[in-house]
Amino acid sequence: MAVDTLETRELRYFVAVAEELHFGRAAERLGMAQPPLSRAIQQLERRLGVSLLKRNRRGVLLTGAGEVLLHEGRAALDATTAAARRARRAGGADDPDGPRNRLVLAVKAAGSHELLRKLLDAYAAEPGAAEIEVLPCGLCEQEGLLRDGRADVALMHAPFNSLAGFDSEELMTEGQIAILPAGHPLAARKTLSLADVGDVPDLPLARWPRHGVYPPGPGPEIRDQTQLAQLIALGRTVAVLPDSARSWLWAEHTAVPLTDAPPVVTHIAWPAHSRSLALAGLVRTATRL
Amino acid sequence: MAVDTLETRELRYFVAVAEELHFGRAAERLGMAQPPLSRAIQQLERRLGVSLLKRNRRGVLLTGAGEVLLHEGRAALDATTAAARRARRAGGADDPDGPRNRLVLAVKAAGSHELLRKLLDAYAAEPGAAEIEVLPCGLCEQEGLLRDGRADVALMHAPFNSLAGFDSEELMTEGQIAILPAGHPLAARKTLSLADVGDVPDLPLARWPRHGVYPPGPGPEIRDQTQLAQLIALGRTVAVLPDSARSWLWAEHTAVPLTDAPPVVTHIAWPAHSRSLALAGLVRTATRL
DNA sequence: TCCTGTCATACCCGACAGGTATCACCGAGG
DNA sequence: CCTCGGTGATACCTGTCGGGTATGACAGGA
Repeated sequence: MAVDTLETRELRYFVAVAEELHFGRAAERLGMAQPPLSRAIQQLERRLGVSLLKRNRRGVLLTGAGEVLLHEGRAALDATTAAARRARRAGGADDPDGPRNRLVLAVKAAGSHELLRKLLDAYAAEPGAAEIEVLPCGLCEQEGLLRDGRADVALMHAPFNSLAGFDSEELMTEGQIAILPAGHPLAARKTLSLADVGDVPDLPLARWPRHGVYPPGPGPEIRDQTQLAQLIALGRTVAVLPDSARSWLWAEHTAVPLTDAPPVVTHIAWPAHSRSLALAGLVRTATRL
Repeated sequence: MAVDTLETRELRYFVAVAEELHFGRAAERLGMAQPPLSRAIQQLERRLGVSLLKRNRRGVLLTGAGEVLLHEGRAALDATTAAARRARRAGGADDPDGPRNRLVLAVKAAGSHELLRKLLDAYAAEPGAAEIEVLPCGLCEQEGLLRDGRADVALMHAPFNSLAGFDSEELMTEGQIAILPAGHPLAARKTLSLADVGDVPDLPLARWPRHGVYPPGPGPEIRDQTQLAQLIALGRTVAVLPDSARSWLWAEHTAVPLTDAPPVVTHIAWPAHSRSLALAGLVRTATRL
């Protein structure tokens, strides 16, 4: 095989080992025995002509080349499964030709509900509109869903989501608000600054996962919006959220505008170089809202 | 194998058949016999559960799903070979750890020579600068070079290059000029409009390939800058180019500014989500020029 | 020192990728 | 109408290699 041609299988194996940093666990994850995995990685290193792992007697470490291959390999694996998924979706229909008119739209579960409703309504009214499957997802998952083909298009929120590597159009800009327990002294203020809410000893800022990990801090770790709403109502935490979060406020909540929080920009984003007509129509509808 | 896992080999085979639309020729291009190729494609269609090709007795045609898989598959293959190439480059050095300090910079052969020189000089003066390998390329090749890992970073020129799918920073904006034979009547004008140069019967606009194909038109097909310079000097054609093309004008040439041509913006672009420190340093230097 | 946990090596086997030969089909000519 | 050329599909064989089991080599901790 050519020296710069990798098989998907080899990449899968290497990524597993690089993530586990342990041949045994990686083999288990891959559903195979450890020796053939060791051999496959050795063959890979030989073919590439570089050492990817430093075998220490206590597990393994990545070399510089290994870091690069882990990073680029993940992207390549995503692109490969995206190709399979999108091809399958395009041809899942009964009729032999003409791509299946269906789009998977990834949206943050509790984000921009108003906008989403308007978009779906407006697009459904278009002649020849495709069927839109709405895929609710966690807080920062849209990027992964687009990359590995589980979704075709997503609503993203800068600066929380990264738009790098995607095409996108800006849809909406909104300010941010602090959501406080109604009885808290700060809730009486007309406006607040980030410094005000970030520095309240009895009301630590809630934290939610960014790209899978929680940022450090004293506040509670949040998994979903209901949990957050409850903790705020109980006077245990405060949250900074886009203005559209007002739509789900409880009676025990008070929203106060933040003067110096960065604005949140909602984009519609899709894989660069997409050629789907249905997608183009959806984007056109979205930008005209 | 999982239903949405494709092997690189399968993708290579399918892309070859989809491009040739002919099993025999595709097999020849792949260096194998036709029957195993037919079988591999059939297995692929069975596993994906979709029909990718319509077998007509006179060759084959792509189905909708086939079109999608061709497009996404090319991207996936590019990402895979990019992973291999970049890993190889990162570890090519003798020392076992630390990524190899080397970047491949793709530049359009005759484009922005001034800017390139300034960039290379400024970056070389930085402490701990990586070695920069300059990879000269054709007019629209930068995108492919970045995508398949032959280059790490590129100088691109909007609106000629598409920045979709890359991260980039703007470096320079310049107007465009018409380059005419010195003796031509239009060469006496102070300024020109696109309509002026696009509609001269005795001086058809030169054409060069965009993404591999020449746009239609009466003008001569250009392959390199020397050829273009000669044809202009001979009074056979006129060209519209960025202002920096003045640096290679001949005595027989006259440059006239265009009032209504879109400005050309030079960007430095790199694959989204790159994590190379050397690249970050180069970009920082470039934006400070 | 032994024991434990790690990755590498040795060896075997079955699956499957790929080759050759051939078929089935259809369109173009005579 | 028949034949012929050119297409992709089928049948069948073979060698390679991916994967399994058993075991080795080696370092660190008790």
